[in-house]
Amino acid sequence: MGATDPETRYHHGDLRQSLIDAALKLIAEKQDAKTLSLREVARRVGVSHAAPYRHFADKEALLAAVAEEGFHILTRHLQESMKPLEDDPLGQLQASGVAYVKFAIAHPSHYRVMFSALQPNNPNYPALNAAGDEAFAVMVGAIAHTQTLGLVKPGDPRQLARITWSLVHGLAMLLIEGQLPLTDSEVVTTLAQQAAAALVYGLRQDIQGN
Amino acid sequence: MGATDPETRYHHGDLRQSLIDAALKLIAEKQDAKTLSLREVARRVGVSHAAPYRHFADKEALLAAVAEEGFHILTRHLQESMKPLEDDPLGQLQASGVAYVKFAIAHPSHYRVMFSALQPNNPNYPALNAAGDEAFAVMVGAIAHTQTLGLVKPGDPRQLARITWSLVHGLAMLLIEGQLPLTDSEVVTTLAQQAAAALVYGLRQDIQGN
DNA sequence: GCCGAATGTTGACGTTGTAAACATCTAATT
DNA sequence: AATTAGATGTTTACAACGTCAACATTCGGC
Repeated sequence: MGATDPETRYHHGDLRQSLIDAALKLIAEKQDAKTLSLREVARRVGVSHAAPYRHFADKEALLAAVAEEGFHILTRHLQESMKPLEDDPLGQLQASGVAYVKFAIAHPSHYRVMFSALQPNNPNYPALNAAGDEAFAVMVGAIAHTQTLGLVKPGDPRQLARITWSLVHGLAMLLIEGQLPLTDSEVVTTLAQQAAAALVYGLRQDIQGN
Repeated sequence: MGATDPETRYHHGDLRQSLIDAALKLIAEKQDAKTLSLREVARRVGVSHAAPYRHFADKEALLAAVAEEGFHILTRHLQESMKPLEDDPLGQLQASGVAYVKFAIAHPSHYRVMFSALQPNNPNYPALNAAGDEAFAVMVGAIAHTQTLGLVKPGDPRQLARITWSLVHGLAMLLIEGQLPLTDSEVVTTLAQQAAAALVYGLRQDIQGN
């Protein structure tokens, strides 16, 4: 029947994306990604408990899709944070670090799914891996840029990016897990800026050690 | 009956610790902490599936005990890494960072339970929180020590410790999650040393910014 | 208009976490 | 040494879950 009401149609129309959205909302409502129930997601969307299996091989595949979407959003945030500072590469590097942490704090559940719900480099999810690489590439590019201007010591930019990533990722994780006091957003920004500044100074090329 | 064979006794004798050990082994065998089944732990220990409830309120409480044990081990590792460098506080700081990452790599499953299996600061697990604080205190102490000698810029040592912790925690997480290439242990140590060195330089007090 | 493929539903199975009722052992008091 | 209360372990039961197989409905191309 041609009823336009999506609630009563046999075919949903865009079930795949609806499942991803519902999963994300449910994870955000509870604080926990691992207690997410596939049946509850289906219920929320108004579909039978087995319907998701037409779009995802299993529960993990749905989480992978959620994570992939998160990496795309993160990439966009990083890029936008760097835009207004195109004449200040070191500032760009620091700004992207702050933007990274801010993304994690703004979307903690999404961030958790991205990093602690499933192990990476899983060949079953090439799109997820590509999305993660894409975000990482933004950092590598920012560092490489500072290097060409002699602002940061030479060396494989990916190696330096790994260190940078470790710092912001660790900060983000500890913050959203509540291991660090997260009072107001100003304090967080300050902490992120301090951390980024410390690392940027440590990576300068005019220092003697290493 | 007084049979000395622990296998056939009605009372296990030390079931609580046996459950913790078995849980840890099972988590290590699979790579996954969240697929751990309480019933499987009980099976492994040779006890009925409801027996664990005499020692732990629920599955989460068992994981909390596993995590607590991990923090005690981590604290010991950190302290021992610093011992041979008592006349070199900056070296101690760097060494403890490397030791931190090495612990995580040596016991990835344990580390995962410690940080991503349950949310911290949960008042239900005061012993777990205390164990975490204990490990954090080692870092704070190391930083405070460098500050009293004027090797690191002044300021709340806990704030600087948070930044340091973020770096090592992020590095550890990315390494054990496979997000960073973990070829051999030398490469890892080098990366950890570079990261620690960069941060230590960034935290020096003779730099101008921040 | 027909028909195969895509999409959704129903029912089933084994596993899990957890509670309740029951059984057995340990230890302290007498 | 016998009793007995509490600690510890077992059995049974239930609802929820992930997933599969069989079936129903709808869509798109011929």
